[in-house]
Amino acid sequence: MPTRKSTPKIRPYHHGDLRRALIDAALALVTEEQDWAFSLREVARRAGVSHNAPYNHFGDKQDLLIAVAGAGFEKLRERMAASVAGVSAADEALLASGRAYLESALENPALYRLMFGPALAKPKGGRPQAAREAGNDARAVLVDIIVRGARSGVFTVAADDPVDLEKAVFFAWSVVHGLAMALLDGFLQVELTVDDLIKQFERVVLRGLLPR
Amino acid sequence: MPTRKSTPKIRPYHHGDLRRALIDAALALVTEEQDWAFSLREVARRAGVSHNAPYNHFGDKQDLLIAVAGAGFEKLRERMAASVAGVSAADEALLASGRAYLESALENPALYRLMFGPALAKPKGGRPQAAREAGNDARAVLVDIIVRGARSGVFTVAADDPVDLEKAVFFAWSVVHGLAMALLDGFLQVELTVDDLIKQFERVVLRGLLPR
DNA sequence: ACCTGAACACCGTTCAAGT
DNA sequence: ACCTGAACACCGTTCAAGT
Repeated sequence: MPTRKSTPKIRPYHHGDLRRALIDAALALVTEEQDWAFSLREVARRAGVSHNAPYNHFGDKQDLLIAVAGAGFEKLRERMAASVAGVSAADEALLASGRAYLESALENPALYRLMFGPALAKPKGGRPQAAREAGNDARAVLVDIIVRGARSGVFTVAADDPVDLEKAVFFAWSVVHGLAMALLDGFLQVELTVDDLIKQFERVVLRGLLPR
Repeated sequence: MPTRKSTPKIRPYHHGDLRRALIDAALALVTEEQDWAFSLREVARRAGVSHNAPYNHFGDKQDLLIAVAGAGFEKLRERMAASVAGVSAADEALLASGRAYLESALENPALYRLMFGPALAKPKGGRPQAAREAGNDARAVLVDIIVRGARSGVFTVAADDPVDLEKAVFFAWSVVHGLAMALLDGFLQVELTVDDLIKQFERVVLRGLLPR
C-alpha cells in the first residue's frame, strides 16, 4: 500500500468556511456590477466550488443575498462605531456617525440598496432574521448616541420615555437615509459634497433635537 | 374564393398598444409579488403574447423594468399634483404633497423600491432617459410648491437663487424619501401612523423653510 | 457533514420566418 | 411593423451518490 497522500493539496476553503467565501464572492459581485442580478452559479464559480455547493449553506439565492445584506449592515455598524469612538459630546457623535453613514452608502450604492431592498422586506419564512439583527445592531449605535445626548441634556429628548426616544432615533435615521438615497439617485441637481450634506444633516437633525 | 374573414376576432392588444399592456402586466406583477424577480416570459404570458413579442418594444428585461419605474413616477406625479390642486398656501401644499408621497410609497413598497433601485441608476446606454424625465416631472411638483412659497415669502428661500432653491428642494425631497424608506423597512420600532409621519415632516421641513 | 455530477424545468435572447 | 416558433446557452433547484 503506497503512502497516503497526506500532504494537503491547495484546496481553498475546505477548512469549512465556504459559507463566508460565498458571501464574500457575492459581495464582490454586488460591488462590481452594482446590482444583484448575477447568478448563483456565478457566485459558486468565483468561490471555486460546484454550482450546488451553495445549497449546503443557503436555502436559495435569496437567502445568500439576505446574508450579503447582513454583512453590509455589519460593515455599516463597524464604521459608525469607529466614527464615534473618541467622541464624547453627543451632538458631535451624531454628526460623525451621520457622516460615516453617508460615506458608506456613497461608496457602495448597490450594497446599500440591497440592504434596504425587497429581499429583506419579504417575510417568506422568517429567514432574514440574522440580517435584521445586524441592521438593529447598526441602529443601536445611533440609539446609544441619542440616549447619551438625552441623559446629558444635550438633546431635547426624554431619556426615560421610550416612545420619545424611538421617535428621535427614527427621525435621525430617516433623515440621513433620505439624504443618502436622494444623493444616490441623482435627485440633487446642484453640486453638493458630503460635507455639504453633513451640514444639511446638522441643520435638520440638530435643529430637531437641540433646545430651541 | 370564399368571403374574406373580415370580422375582427377578439384579438387583444393587436390594436397596437402591446407596449402599454406589457408595462401594465409587469406593474401588476411587481405589485402582487412585491419584487421584480419575475421572468420576462411571465410578463409576456400575462399579456397573452409569445415570449419574444416584448423584444419588439423593449431592448431587454431591464428596459421593461425601467419603463415600469417610469410609470410609477407618472402615478406619483399625478397623485402629488392632485393633492395640491386646490391648496393655495405653499406650506399647506408642501404638507399635502408630502402626505401624497408617503401614501403612494406605503401602498406599493416594491414599486417604490424599483423606482429608486439599481435599474435606473445604471447608465448602460442612456436608456433610462424617459423614466428619469418622469421622475423629474414628479420632482417639478415639489419645485413649483417651493418656488411659490419662496415668492410669497412663506418660505425662507431666495426665489431668485437657483442654488438656494435646489437645496431646499433636495432637502424637502430627501426628508420625505427618508421617512418613507425607513417606514417601509420597519426601522420604526414604535407605532406611528401616516399622520404622525406628516407631523414629523411638518416639524422637520417647515422648521427648515419657515422663518425662525 | 459537506461536496459533486447528472438531470429537469425554466429563462433571456437571437434568428429566420410569417403576416 | 409587429408577431411567432425553433433554437441556444444558461440558470435555479433537486436528487442520488460520493468522501
